[in-house]
Amino acid sequence: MTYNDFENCAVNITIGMLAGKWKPVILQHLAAGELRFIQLWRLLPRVSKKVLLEQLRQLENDGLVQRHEHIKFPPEVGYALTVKGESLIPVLRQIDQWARVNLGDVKVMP
Amino acid sequence: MTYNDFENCAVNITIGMLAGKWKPVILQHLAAGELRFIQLWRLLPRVSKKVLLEQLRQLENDGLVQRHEHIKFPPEVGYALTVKGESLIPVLRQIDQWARVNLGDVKVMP
DNA sequence: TAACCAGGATACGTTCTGGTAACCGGATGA
DNA sequence: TCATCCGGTTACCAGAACGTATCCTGGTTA
Repeated sequence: MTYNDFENCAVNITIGMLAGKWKPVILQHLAAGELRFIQLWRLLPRVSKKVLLEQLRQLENDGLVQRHEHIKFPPEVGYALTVKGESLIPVLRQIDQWARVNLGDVKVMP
Repeated sequence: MTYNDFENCAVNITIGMLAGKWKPVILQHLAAGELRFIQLWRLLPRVSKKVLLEQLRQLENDGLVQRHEHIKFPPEVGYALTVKGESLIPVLRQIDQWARVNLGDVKVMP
């Protein structure tokens, strides 16, 4: 087992999938169920549409989130966790538990 | 519970502590015991001293790693996990487990 | 007619991250 | 005398990440 290569380090790859500034927050919101783009955007008032979109696209490319486009007007697009994305939630929850114990006064998962 | 703020999201903070390109690899190596700087550097042949040092300093600032300086010549400095750092290893291991199941053909923790 | 809606695209600028290369101190061995 | 050792610093640079502002579509509403 050599993980002297960061590219082949499974932990590194996974962390990389979560390392976007808003990704953990997005995943935790979607854990409660599908949300439309505009809903997510309103929940995260300090992120621009462009950045939110970038984060969602990356999560989509990594197979954690899926996009549902409903042909309507005005447009309506839902984002939801994939099975893979849902399987990551317990991991996030463990990270949250760790933080609860080891970090100071920080807000945590519900 | 509002984690609409990425700064207050425990998961985000923790991911941020792990998000350096070489940090998971470093932590996993140190999980086996203290290593001297040069040993670590030789294990990670593709990283420069400068970058390795940056990663170690950040891990140190986050309280995951501690530096032991032995006054000698040539210099001798050891890096080891702190208690907090060790407590993170099971979390990394769970991330690794997740990756083993959900990612393709990727090298994993020992 | 004009403003507005949701979801996005685009241009542009700044900051952060990682990378290279050269250098240092001062004991030791050839 | 000179290179070598280890841990570290410095200057400099490229690219990624993140941010702001503006624009678009094409139905609906005022």
